[in-house]
Amino acid sequence: MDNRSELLFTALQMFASRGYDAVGVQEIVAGAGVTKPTLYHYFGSKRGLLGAILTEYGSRLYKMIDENSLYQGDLSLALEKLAMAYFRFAKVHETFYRMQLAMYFAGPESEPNRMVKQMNEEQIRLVEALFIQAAKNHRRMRDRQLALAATFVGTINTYIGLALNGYIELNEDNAQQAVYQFMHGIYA
Amino acid sequence: MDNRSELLFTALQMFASRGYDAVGVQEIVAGAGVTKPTLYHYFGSKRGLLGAILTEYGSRLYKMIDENSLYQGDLSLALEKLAMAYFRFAKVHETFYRMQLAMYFAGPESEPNRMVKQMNEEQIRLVEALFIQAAKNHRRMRDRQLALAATFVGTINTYIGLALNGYIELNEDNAQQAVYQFMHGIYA
DNA sequence: ATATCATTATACCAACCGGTATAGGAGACC
DNA sequence: GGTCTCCTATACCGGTTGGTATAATGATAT
Repeated sequence: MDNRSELLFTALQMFASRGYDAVGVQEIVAGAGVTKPTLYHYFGSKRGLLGAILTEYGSRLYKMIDENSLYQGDLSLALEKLAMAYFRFAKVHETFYRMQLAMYFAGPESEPNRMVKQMNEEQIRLVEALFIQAAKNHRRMRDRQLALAATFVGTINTYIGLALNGYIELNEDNAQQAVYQFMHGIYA
Repeated sequence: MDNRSELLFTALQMFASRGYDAVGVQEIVAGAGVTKPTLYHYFGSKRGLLGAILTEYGSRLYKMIDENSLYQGDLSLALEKLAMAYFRFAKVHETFYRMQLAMYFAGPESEPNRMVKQMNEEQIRLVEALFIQAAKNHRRMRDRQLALAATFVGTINTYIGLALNGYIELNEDNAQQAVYQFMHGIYA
C-alpha cells in the first residue's frame, strides 16, 4: 500500500477510536510508518487529511444511496432495501461510520462537525429524491420530503448507533422493523 | 456565582460547542475569570471537571426519569409522558444534552465516551424498570426489556438530535409520533 | 491574638501541538 | 550525463498542552 493510502487508513482508525482532536499528527505518521512532511505533502494539513477521508468514503456512501433508492411504487419495499444497504455499508465500513457518526453529533463549532454536516446534508438530499418520487403517489408526504428524509436517516442511524454499542444486531429483522416504525410515523 | 459553579458552567458550554479535547484548561479558567490552581483545587484534573459536570446533570437526568416512568396499565401513555419529560429536559438543559450526546457517540477509546457510557447505562437501567413493570401485562416484551429500553432511549435521542440540528421541533406531536412508532415496533 | 484551613495567584514545568524550511534521493525525460 | 519533478527525511519553529510548587490571602475557630 502506498504512503497516501497508509496515512488515510491509519488516520481513520485513530480518529474513529479516540476522536479527531485527541489524535496528534505525530501519532498518525508514526502509525503509518512515514514522517510528517509526507503527510503534509499529500494533504496539506490535518484538516485536509480528514477532508480526504470524508471525500473518499463519502463518495462511496453517495453511490450506495444512489444505487439503493429506487422507487417503483412500493415505498416500504424501497425503504427496506435502502435500510439494508445502509446496514451493509455500516458493517463493511464500520470504522468510517463510527467516526462520521461521532463527528455528526460533535460540537457545532468544531471543524469535524462542520465538515461532516456537509456530507450529511448531501446524504439527506439524495434520500429526499426517493421521497420526492414517492410523493407522487402519497399526497400526505408532500412538502415534508426533506424532514422525512432526515428522520429516516436519523432512524437508520439510531439502529446503527445501537448496534455499534452492542445493544442490537444489524439484520434484516431490524431493518424491517425500522422501516415499519418509520412508515407508521408517516401515516400517523 | 461561586468559582466552582462558574467553572462548571463555563466548561460545559465550551465542551458542548467545541468538544472536550479541543478546549484547553487555560481557556476554561480564562472564561470563568479564575486561574488554573482554582480549577485544580476543586476538580483535581480536566477529567475530574468533566466528571463533576456529568455527576451534576446526570443526577437531574436520573431524577427526571424516575419521576416520569410510572406505569399504571397504559404503556403508551407512560412512554408518552416519559418522552415529553425527555424533550423538556433536553430543552432546559440543551447544552448539557448536546455535550452528552456528542460524547456518547465519540470514540470508544476516549475518556469522555467511557464516562458518558456509564451514565447512559444507568439511564437505560432506569427506563428498563418501566418495561419490567409493563412486561407483567405484555408477554411479548419479556426478556427483551433491556433492548427495548435501549431502543426507546435511542429513538428519543434521534428526535432530540434532529431537533438540535434544526430538522424538527420537540413538541407533543413528535413525542406522540416517537412513541407511536416505537410501540408499533414492539408489536411488529 | 493566634493558629487553622480553605481558597486563590504568580510563576513555572516538560512534553507535545500543528506546521515548515531545507535538502537529499529516485525515477523519468531530454 | 544532466536536469527536472515527485516524494520523503532531518531538524526545527513558536505556541500550547495538562499539571504543579510555592506562597499569599482571608475568614473562622480557639
